[in-house]
Amino acid sequence: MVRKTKEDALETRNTILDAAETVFYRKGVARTTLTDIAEAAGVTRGAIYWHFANKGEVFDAMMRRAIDPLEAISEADYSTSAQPLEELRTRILTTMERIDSDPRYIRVFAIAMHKSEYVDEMVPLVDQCLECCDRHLLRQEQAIAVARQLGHLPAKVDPHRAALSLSAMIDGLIASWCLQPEVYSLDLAGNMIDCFFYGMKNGACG
Amino acid sequence: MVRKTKEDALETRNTILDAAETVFYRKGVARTTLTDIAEAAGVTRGAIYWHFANKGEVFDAMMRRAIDPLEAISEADYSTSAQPLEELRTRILTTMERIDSDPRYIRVFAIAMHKSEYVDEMVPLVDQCLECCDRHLLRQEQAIAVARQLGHLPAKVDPHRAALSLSAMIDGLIASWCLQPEVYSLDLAGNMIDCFFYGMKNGACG
DNA sequence: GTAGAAACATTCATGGATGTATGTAAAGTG
DNA sequence: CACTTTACATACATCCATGAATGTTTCTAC
Repeated sequence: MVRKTKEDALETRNTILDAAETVFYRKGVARTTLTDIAEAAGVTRGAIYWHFANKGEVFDAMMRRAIDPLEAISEADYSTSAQPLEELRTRILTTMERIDSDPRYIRVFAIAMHKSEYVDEMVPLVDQCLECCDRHLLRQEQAIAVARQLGHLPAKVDPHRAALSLSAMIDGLIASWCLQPEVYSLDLAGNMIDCFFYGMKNGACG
Repeated sequence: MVRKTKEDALETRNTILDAAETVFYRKGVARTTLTDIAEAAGVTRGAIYWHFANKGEVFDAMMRRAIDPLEAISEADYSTSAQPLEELRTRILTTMERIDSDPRYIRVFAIAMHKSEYVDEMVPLVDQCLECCDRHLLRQEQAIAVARQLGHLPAKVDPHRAALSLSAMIDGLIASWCLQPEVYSLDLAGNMIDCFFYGMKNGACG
């Protein structure tokens, strides 16, 4: 059945991406064939090839659709912040709350982190997802640097190293979260960050 | 050229696993064909099919060869330890030093974490690798519980939750480490753990 | 109301990966 | 010294995913 209007076509496109999400999550990206996605979406491979050049582009579009709206939250400038660490903590937890609120995010992150292989043409695609985390978490360095200047942190703290640690912590938490959504919670994330910040403030870091 | 003795055959087997490591790391598990591995090893697919039933078994054997010797380090019983936290810290860092000492470990961990898809028949295989980390890091719960009993930690610390956090931290660190070996260092790992322990001791956790 | 383009469906040709079956040389066994 | 088994190499048949080519329907523009 041929969809005619622009809106109908866009709906078909979204249906295909929805199907890609569920099938990628179930079978992994590599083992998923365009036939699988087509069947799950209730269309033929022809429809997919009309909207996308190949599986890579389907993956890319699926990622972008999920990640782009998440990007906005991570926009921040801590240079004039009075309480940079508190603000950073809030912002991290807000982002994670957002992820938690929509199962779609867990699925997409799980696909990116555990159900796709970081090689060849997938590298730039997964990188986009990782860069999102990266950009968000690189602000940490700024926040920590500002906090140090304000005297909220001891001088010996190295913002770059501290941000790397924090970044790895969050990455690990999200990765574990995606594997076992029922085990990890937002509450735990807050605790981890608090512990780390407390240690930093009292000179256990750097 | 046919290898005759048992030792020769074992050498061939190891050559195949060596080749699998490098090719898996370069192309990812899914895109790697047995022909690729055979060419890299300087044998034919026939040799591989003699030693292994399929690609999955090659992957499994490669993992076991790398992980099994690592398992020994993580054996520990903290129930009678006088300084469980210090011992735990030392043991974690020793394991990571071991990983750091041999590039093979970085490669294998990178394959397991970033160059393979956690689906279908790969699930039990990768699980073996993850369970290794898990077993090692589940001892953390015991160590933390003992430390609490000894009064080294406040009573409000929940050993299970604390171990989950620590586990996620280490996982994230190793994952980041595998992606960017030049950025992350053992030194940083020690710092992270110190920060977390310091926060825990002073009631920022739980 | 007719031509063209959009939005798909269907069909076809191709390659390449897998598993198996068979061939073969050397080593072990009695 | 026969023969059997090990440890591979070579050859073959099958399947299946891809991409392109072509067919079909509906809307849109003039």
